[in-house]
Formats: sequence, structure tokens, C-alpha cells
Amino acid sequence: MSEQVFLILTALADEPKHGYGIVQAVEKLSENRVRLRVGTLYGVLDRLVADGWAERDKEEIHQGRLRRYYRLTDLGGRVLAEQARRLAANAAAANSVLRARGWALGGGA
Amino acid sequence: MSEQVFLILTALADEPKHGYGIVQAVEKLSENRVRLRVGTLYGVLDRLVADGWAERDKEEIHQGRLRRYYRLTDLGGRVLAEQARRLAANAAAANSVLRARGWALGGGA
DNA sequence: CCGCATATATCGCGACGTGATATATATGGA
DNA sequence: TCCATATATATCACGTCGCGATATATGCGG
Repeated sequence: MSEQVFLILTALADEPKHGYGIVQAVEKLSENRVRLRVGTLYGVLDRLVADGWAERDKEEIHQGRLRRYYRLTDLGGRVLAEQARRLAANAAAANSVLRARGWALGGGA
Repeated sequence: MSEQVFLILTALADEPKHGYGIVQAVEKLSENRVRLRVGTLYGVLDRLVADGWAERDKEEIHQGRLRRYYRLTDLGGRVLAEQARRLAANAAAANSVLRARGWALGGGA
């Protein structure tokens, strides 16, 4: 799973969001590291829905513009939790090796 | 950066390894989750060398078979440490949201 | 002698993120 | 008033990259 997909799932886990809101949430979640392109976003959203990880939520008109919301499914939440565990495990494994080899950890130390 | 690349870097950070040794190390590191295909491996190794993240090490004949070793560069070590930090941050962000939403964390609970 | 593990390498395919492009409305500055 | 920017949607061609298949060769165990 790419970082983009992971962050989109995380953004949706917080609360249902519309496309543009996801872009902003991911930018904030990643501390401005990941700027989602709309071409990426809609492709990912279609796949999330197809896989049952997310589903369409309400639609509303906000200031004359359509907002199409998406919501994380239970399955999507489980997938995200599982993936978070993998990421943490991988990061821990790398840090363990790096520490043993005397490489400075990324924590700014 | 894909999980495959991350685990290959981690395997090399431990000590210089040859291709087949990397495959086994990644399998072990990931607790049998990731089985590296050789098509993936050699493509990644070429890119790591091209990017200066790894370099060719010694070659030896072990039991009649050639072993071509690769070694992580300082730059590769820094990249790995940085990426490990990203993964940990992303995992923490997801877990924070999941916890707040009452989704069970992946930790086997 | 044959199958499996070890060990290398290449190639086409499919999946996916990127960048460009298109369309439309509200806001704010020149 | 007019134009740039932010908001908000969607599509498509392109390049990258992991996967699966394939090829080649040796050592070991049954």
C-alpha cells in the first residue's frame, strides 16, 4: 500500500470527507510532505470503493459547489489498523538495525 | 518508497548481503509477509546503485556459486533513517485517529 | 538420476501516481 | 469591472515499478 493510499484512509478514518477536503487533510497529516494530485485521489477513491474499504456518503452543495463525501467502512478501518501495525513494525526493525550499526536515528539527534 | 525497497535497505543496513541473502533477510524481517521476487530485487538493486543508496561490494564463490554483495552507502543509511521516521509518524497518526474513533488497534487486542 | 535449494539475470504485463487538461463557481484585489 | 486564486469536480496519457514467468547453472540429498 502506497503512502498516498494510507494517508487517504487515515484522513477518512477521522471523519467522512469530500475530495478536496481529503487533499487538505493529507497535506496536514503528512506535515506538508504529501501533496495529493487529483489524478491520484480519484483513482484511489474508485479503488477504495471497489474494494469495499470506503463508500460514498452524502452529497451537499456548499457555497454553490458540490461536495461529494466518502466514508471509511469497517473493513477499511481494519485494513488501516493492520497496515499501521506493519508500518510501525517495519520502522522499528529499521531503527533497531540502524542503531546497532551506529547510524544516527532520524529523530534529529 | 515501497515496502520492498524499505525492507531491502533495512536488510543491507544490517550488513552487506548478496541477492539471494537479501531475499531471505527480507522474508525474515517481515515475518514471512514479504517474499521478494527476483524480478523485483534486481530492478531495485540497480536503482539503489544508480541513486547512490547502495554500492557493489565484494564478490565471492561460495560452494561453486557466485555471490555478488551489495553494501548500503552513508546516503542510503540516511535515507532509510528518514523513511523510518516517516513510517513511524504515519503509523502514529493513523493509530491516533483510529483510537479516537473507537476502532480497535491492530496490536492483537 | 532427479528434484530442490542456491544464485544469478531478463522481459512483458498490469497497477498506480503524476502532470496536464477541462469545467464551473465564489472571493478578493487591481 | 476584470482577472487571478481558491474551491471542487473529473478524465487521460505517460512513466515507474513490482510481479510472474522464464532462463541458466551448481551442489546436495534421496
